[in-house]
Amino acid sequence: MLTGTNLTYTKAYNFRIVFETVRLHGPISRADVARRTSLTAQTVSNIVSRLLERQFIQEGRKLQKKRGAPSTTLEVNPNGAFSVGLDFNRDHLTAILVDLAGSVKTKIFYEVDSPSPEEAIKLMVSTIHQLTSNPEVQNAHFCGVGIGLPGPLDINKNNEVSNTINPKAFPNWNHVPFGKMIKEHISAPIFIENNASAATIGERWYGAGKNISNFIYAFFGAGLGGGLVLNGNLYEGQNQNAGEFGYFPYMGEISPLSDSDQPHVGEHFNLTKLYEWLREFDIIVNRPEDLGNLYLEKNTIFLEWLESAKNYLASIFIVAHYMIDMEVIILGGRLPHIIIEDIANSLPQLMASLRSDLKAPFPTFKCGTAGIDAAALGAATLPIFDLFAAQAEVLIKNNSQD
Amino acid sequence: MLTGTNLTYTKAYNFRIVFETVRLHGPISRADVARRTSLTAQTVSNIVSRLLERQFIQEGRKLQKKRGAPSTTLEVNPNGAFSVGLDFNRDHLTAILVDLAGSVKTKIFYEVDSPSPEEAIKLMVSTIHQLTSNPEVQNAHFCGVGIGLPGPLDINKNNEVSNTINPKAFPNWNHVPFGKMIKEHISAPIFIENNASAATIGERWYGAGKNISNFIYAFFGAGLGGGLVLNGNLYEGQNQNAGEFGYFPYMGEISPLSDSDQPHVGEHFNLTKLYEWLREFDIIVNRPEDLGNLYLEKNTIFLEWLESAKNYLASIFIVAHYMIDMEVIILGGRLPHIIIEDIANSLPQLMASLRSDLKAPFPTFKCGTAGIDAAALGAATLPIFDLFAAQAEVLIKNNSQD
DNA sequence: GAGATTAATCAATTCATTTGATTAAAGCAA
DNA sequence: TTGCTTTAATCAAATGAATTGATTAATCTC
Repeated sequence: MLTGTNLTYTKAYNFRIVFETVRLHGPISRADVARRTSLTAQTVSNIVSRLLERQFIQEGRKLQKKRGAPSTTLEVNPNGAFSVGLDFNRDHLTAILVDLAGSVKTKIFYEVDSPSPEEAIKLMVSTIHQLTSNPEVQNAHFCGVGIGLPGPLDINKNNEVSNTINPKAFPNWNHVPFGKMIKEHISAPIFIENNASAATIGERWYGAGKNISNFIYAFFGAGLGGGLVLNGNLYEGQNQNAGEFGYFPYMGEISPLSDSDQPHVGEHFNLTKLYEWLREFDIIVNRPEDLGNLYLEKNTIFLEWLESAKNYLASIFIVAHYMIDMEVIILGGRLPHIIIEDIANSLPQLMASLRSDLKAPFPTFKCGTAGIDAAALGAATLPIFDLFAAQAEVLIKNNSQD
Repeated sequence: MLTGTNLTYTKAYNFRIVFETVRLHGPISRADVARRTSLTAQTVSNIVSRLLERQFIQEGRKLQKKRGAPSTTLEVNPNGAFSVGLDFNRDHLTAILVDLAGSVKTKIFYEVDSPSPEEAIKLMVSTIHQLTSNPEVQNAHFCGVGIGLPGPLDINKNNEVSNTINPKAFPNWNHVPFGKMIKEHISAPIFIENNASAATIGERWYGAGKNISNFIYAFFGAGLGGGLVLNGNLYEGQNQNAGEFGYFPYMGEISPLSDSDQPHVGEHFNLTKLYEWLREFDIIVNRPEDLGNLYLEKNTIFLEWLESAKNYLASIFIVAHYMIDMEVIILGGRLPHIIIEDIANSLPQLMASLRSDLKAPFPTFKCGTAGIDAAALGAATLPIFDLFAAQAEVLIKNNSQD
C-alpha cells in the first residue's frame, strides 16, 4: 500500500499524460502539449517520438498561428491499436472490435439462451478469433479483450465468476474460474468486469464523460446498474459493489413490478419484469426497441411506468448528490435513446421540485454516447484504459510484483 | 488537470511515504521501511537522515532480530512539530494545540453566542497566539492552523464563508472573506473546512481510520454531517457537498422533530430541535452530556428518539453501502460516547434485518477515537495532513502555480 | 530585408534513485 | 576462541529521467 516511486514510474506516467493530451485535445502541436502538461518542450518531444515510433499517434498537417514557425499537429492514430469487447448476458452476446480512436470496426451479435460457462466460453473464443483475424489488426498492437458480465454474476479478484442472485437465468454459474478458462485459449490480456462498470469506463474514455472527472453513470441493462467515476478513475469500492443504485430501498411508493421480500428500486427497471407487467395489459413486447415504439405511440400504460421510473431515479440521484456531489449524471444502456433522452430532460425539473433549498447546484444530465452497445464498447475500452490511462497508480510501485 | 511529473515530485512523495511508514508502523528500522515501501535501503537511509535533521522523527533503542547487526528503530518525534485546531460553532469555540503524534497538549474552551465574523476572528486570533506562545512550540516546526466551521456555513474555494442555511444562528455571515481576514493576523498556513470534513481527516490520520483507505464518517454535530475517505483521501465532491447524509430524504416515517417544507433525516439529529422536543415532555436538557444522563437513566422518551435515530441511520448506511461500498463506518462527534457506542453496536443487526440477501458484506462499525473534540482535533490535523500525507497529488505538477 | 516570434531538436547538465562495494555488529557452529 | 553467515547501514559510482541552454528553421511584421 504505502509504496514509493522512482524515475521509471515517472516516465510511464508522462507517456500516458502526453498520449491522453493528444487524444483529448488533438490535433495539437508538441508545443501546446508542453504548455498543457507543464512538461518541457524537450520532454514532450522525446515522448512524442516514442509514441510515433509505436504508431499510437500520427502527425497531421502543419498549423500556423499568428507568428513564428508553424507547428506540426499530432493526433491519435486510429489504426495504431485494436481491442475487443464482449457484452455477455443470458439472452445475447455482443462482440465488437474497436480501434484506438474508439470507433467500432466490426460488430457481431448472437442470441443465446442462458448458456453454461463452457458453451459461453466456446462462443466467446471463436468470436474473438473471428474479430482479430483481420490483417490490419494482426499488424497493429492488440491491447486485449474486455468482457462485461451482467449484475447477477459476481466477479472476484481472481476472475472467478459466481451467480449470486439469479440461479434460473444462469444455471451452473457457480465458482467458475472464468478468467483462467478464457486464458487457456487467448494469449492477449483479458479484463473481466461487471457490464455497468465496463460501460462506465467506456463513457469515461470515449463517451459523454471524456472530460469529466466526477460523474455517476446509470446503466439500464437487465435491471438498473451503475458506476462511479471519482477523480477521473472508476471507483468500485471494497467489494466491487459501489454504484449499485438498483439495490436502494424505495423512498416512496413501492413499484407494482416488485415481488421480492426486500423491495428495491432496481425491480422497477428489470426489463423481464416490465415485459411481464405490460403483458397483463395485453401489451406484448420482447425487446428494448419495442419499448421505443410504445413511447412513440404514447402508450398510457408504458408512460405510467416511465413516470414512476423518473420519480424513482429522482430520489436516487438526490441521495447520490448528497453522497457524492458529482458534476454530471450520465444515462445509458439498453433502453432506446429517445426514452433515455426524455428521462434526461425531465429529471432536472423533477429533482428541483423535490429539493429547492440546495447547498450546492445539482449535477447536469447527459445521455451516454455509446447507445445500445455501451457495455460492449465499455468492455473493449478496458484493455485500452489499462494501457493508456494516466491513473496515479501508474506512478507507484507495485508491492505484489516486486 | 493533465499534468506531468519529474524527479522533484518523486522526492517529495517518497519523503512522505517514509514518514507515514514510520508513523504507522514505528518503532521500525530503516531496513523494514525499505522492505515495506519497496524503496532501496540507500534511498530510505537518505530520506531518514533528512527526516532526522528536521526532527520529525527520532531514533529509538536498538532492536535485535534473529541474526545480523541489530537495527536502530525509528519513531515519530512528537515534539518535532505542532499544529492548532479550532472548532467554531454558534455556541462554542474549542481550540487545541496538538503535537506531531496527535496528542492534545493544550485545550481552551469558550462559550459564545452567535458571534459576528469580526468578534469570532478576534477571539480566534488571540486564542491562536495564546496557544503558540509556548517556547517548546516556538522552537519546533509549526504546521499551521486548521479551522472547522459548522454545516450551515459554506466555504468556497477562496475561503470565503457564507451562511447558506441558518440566518438566525449566524447573522451577518454572508460572503465573509474569512480566510483573508484571518491571514491578516496569522502568518502560518491557514486551512478552513467544514467541521465534519475536518473530523473525518482527523480520524483518518490519528483515529479509528488510521489504517483504513475506504470509510465513511458520520459526524453528530449540530445536526448530522459526514465525510468520505476514498482511496485514502478525503473526497469532498464537486461543491464540497459529498457526505452530507443529513440532507437525505426520509426513507420511511418522518421524524416528529421535522418542521421544514422539504423534510430530511438530518432534522432528527439536530440537537437544538431535540432539546425543544424533549422540553415538550418536560425534560430539560441543554448540553450533549445531559443526553448521556438520560440514556443512563433509561429515559423512555429519549430512548424512543434513539430508536428512531438508529432506524434512520440504518437506511442511510444501506444506501451508502450500495453507493460507496466502504470497508468501515466510523461514528463520532458531540454525542456522548456511550450513546455512540450503543448505536455502533445496534446497527449491524438492524441493517441485516433490512437487507439479508446481500451481494457484498456490510461494512463494520467503529467509534471515533477523538471523542467530543473530534472537530477540533480534525481541524488541527488539516495542516499536518497537508504537510505529511502521501497523497498522489504530491506527485503531479500544479498547473496553477507554474 | 532585418528583426521578432515561435516550433522543434541537439547537447549538456542536473539530481533522485539505483546498483555495487564496504564496514560493522551480532549469532551460529565447530 | 575462531571463522562463517546473516543483517543493517552507509559510502561511492552509475543510471536514467527531466531540465536547462544553445541552435536551427520557418513564418510574420514592419
